[in-house]
Amino acid sequence: MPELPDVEVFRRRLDAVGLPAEVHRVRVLDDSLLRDLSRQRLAKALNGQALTATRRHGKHLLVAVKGDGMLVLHFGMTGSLLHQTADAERPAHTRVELWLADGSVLRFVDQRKLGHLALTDDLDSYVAEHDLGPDALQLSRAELTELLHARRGGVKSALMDQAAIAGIGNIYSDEILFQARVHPKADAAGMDDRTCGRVHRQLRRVLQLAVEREADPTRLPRTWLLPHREDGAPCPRGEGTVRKMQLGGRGVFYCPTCQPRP
DNA sequence: AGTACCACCTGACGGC
DNA sequence: TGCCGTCAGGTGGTAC
Repeated sequence: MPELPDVEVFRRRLDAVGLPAEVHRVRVLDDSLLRDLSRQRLAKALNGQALTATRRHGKHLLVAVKGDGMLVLHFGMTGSLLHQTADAERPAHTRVELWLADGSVLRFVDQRKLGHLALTDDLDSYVAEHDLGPDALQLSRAELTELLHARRGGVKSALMDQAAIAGIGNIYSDEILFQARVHPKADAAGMDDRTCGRVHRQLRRVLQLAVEREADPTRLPRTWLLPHREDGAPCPRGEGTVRKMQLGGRGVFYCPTCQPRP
């Protein structure tokens, strides 16, 4: 699930709790998301402390903790963040809970346990340590063009490379390229300025609209590729047929008619 | 530098 | 019904 739009939805959900919000107690139901962070360190960092502000960089959500430091949430493939009342039933696969002073609870749910939690001092050092590129929505057209021209290899790989651009994954890279009518394997460096401009425009449009619709696939336009990710499905533009190919072991969907090989 | 492949996890689905 | 392979919106390590 979680690419930039999903994580932005989680961020807004956390903001809507009403910050600052005091953490009454941390409850870890499954250690595996903590990785090298101990329960004790997490509890010490959060118990009795207030969450004061949220930031998002790419697919990472960072929450400032009063005093110092930030809590980092990464959602892997199946992670999500919920804010629930005390009497709400705990969803399956809930891994960590932050019980707040007002009696409500933030729940980190992650079926496949590929997400993780971490602590860091500040956003900039976290971004540097983890070699993350600029956030996808912060990139200007000129910056994106320069970045694409500096790469060897295909444009989809470039869009998905978190060290180049942070926030775009398999689903939304397919959508951006479908909307921009660019073949996923088009040579990034060989794309002319007009084409790069189209990718930039669609990158912003796709991600922003997805955020507006709360990254809910059922609320996204039927004309998008996203609801038609099936080999042989009719292209939602009406002409071609959606095809599936492999790239680095992942399924890539595109329309050969709309997105011809250059 | 880019790409392929495996590993980390769990669950859903289709075929037999 | 049960078993098995495959696949899933991510990422890190490794090898070419």
